[in-house]
Amino acid sequence: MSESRCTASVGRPRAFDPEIALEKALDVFWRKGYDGASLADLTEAMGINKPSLYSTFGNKDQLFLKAIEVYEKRPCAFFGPALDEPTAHQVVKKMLYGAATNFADKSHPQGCVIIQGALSCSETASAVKEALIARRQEGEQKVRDRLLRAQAEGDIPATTNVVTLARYLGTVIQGMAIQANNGATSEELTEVAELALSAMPSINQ
Amino acid sequence: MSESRCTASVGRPRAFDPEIALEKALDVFWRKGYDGASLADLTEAMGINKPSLYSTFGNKDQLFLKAIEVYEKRPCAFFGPALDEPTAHQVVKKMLYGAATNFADKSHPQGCVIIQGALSCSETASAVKEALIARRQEGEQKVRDRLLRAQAEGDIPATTNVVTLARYLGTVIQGMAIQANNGATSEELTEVAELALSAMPSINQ
DNA sequence: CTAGTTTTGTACCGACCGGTAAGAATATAA
DNA sequence: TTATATTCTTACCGGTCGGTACAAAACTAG
Repeated sequence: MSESRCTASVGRPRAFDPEIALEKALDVFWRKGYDGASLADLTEAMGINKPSLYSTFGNKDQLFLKAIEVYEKRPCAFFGPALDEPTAHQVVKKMLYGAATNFADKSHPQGCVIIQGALSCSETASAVKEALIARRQEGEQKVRDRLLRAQAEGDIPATTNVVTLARYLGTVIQGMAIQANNGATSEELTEVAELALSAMPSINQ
Repeated sequence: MSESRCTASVGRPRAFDPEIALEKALDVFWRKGYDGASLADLTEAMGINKPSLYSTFGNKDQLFLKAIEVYEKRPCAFFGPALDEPTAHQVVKKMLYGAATNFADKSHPQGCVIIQGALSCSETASAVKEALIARRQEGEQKVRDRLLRAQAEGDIPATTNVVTLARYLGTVIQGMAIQANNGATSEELTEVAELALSAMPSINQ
C-alpha cells in the first residue's frame, strides 16, 4: 500500500534494480512498440518474471509510460537540453543535429520511441497512443514557446510565423525518426538537418 | 490450384467483392497497423469470415501487402502522379502539397499506411516491416531518379546535391504523416509544405 | 436430375495474450 | 527463535491470437 520508499529494509530484498529493468523494458518497447512487445519479451529482457513486473511497475501501460520517462531523461536525450541554448539558432541547430546523431545511433534501437512506440495500434493501446501524441504536442509547444521568447528578445524577426516554424521543426524531426528506421546513417541525417536549417533564414545567427 | 481467373463461372459464386473487401482491410490496417489489426477486426470490417479471407487472400501478411497495393493505386494517391509533372519544382510542390492535403483528409485514416503500418512491431510482422521499408526506399529512389533527370535536363543546377534533396523531401513527407497522426489539419500541413519548399531554392521554377 | 466444383458458415486447433493466486524463500524486528 | 513483511517462483486463469477441418449450401455442366 505504501508508496515505494527508497529502501524497504524489511521483507525479502528485491533481486533486481528497477532502473536497470526499466532501461531493458525501454529497449524492448523502442524496438517493437507497445503492441509488438509482449510480456514474455519484456520479462525476458528485464530478467524478472511477471509477478515482479506487476508488483513493481503496475501493468503494461504503466511500465510503458515509466519507460518513456526514462527515455526522456536519459543522458543522451537532446530535446530538453536544446531548449536551454541561448539563441534560437542554437536551439534549432542543436535539436536538428541532436536528432540526426541520436536517432541513427547504433548503440540503441533506431528512431524515437515517443514517435514510433504506438503510432498505428490496437484499441488496447489507445491510451498509450494518446499519451504519446500528447508528448509530441507538448514538445512542439515547448519549441513554440521557446521561439516566441526568442522573438520577444529580438532574436527572431517579429514578422516570422513561429507557430509554423515550430511545426516545421517537429515535422522534420519526426521524419528523421522514420528515416532512421529506414536505415539512414547519422551522416545522412545530418545532411538533412543542414538542409532543413536552410529553410529557416529567420533564425540564422 | 489454378490462379484466380476473372469469373469462376462454376461452383458457388463468391458473395462479396474482393476489391471492396480489400479496401475495408486497408482501412483497418491503416488505422491500427499490422500488429494492431486482428483477424476479427479485419473479417468484421470486410464482412466475410476467416475461411473466405484465407482462401481469397492467402494469409494476414499477403492481405496486408495486397491492401498496400490498393493504397498505392487508389484514386487520391499523389506520389506516383507527382513524379510525372514536367519540372522538378512542380514534382516537389505537388508531392508536398499532396501529402499535406491527403494525410490529414478526414475521409480516411490519418497519415500513411506505408509509413506507419509496421514501424515498430513484433517479430511476426518483421517481413511486412521490411517490405514497407523497401517501399519507402523505392519511393525515395524514384524521387532521386526524377531529380537526377531534372538535373540532366538543366532543370536543377549541376551543383545541387539531389541525393540529399530527395532524402530531405522524404523526411518532410514522413514527418507530415506523423503530424497528421498528431491531429494536424491539412491547412497546418500545407504551411509546413510551403516552408519546406523554401529550403529548396535550387528547384524554384 | 445428377455429378462436380467452389464458397459458405460453424466449430475448432494449439499457442500465446495480459494478468493473478498461492505458497515458498529471504530479509528485518523483537 | 519467532513473528512479520516483502519478493520470489510456479502454475494457472479466461480470452484472444492466427489459422484450418469439415460439411452444408449454391452454383454450372452434362
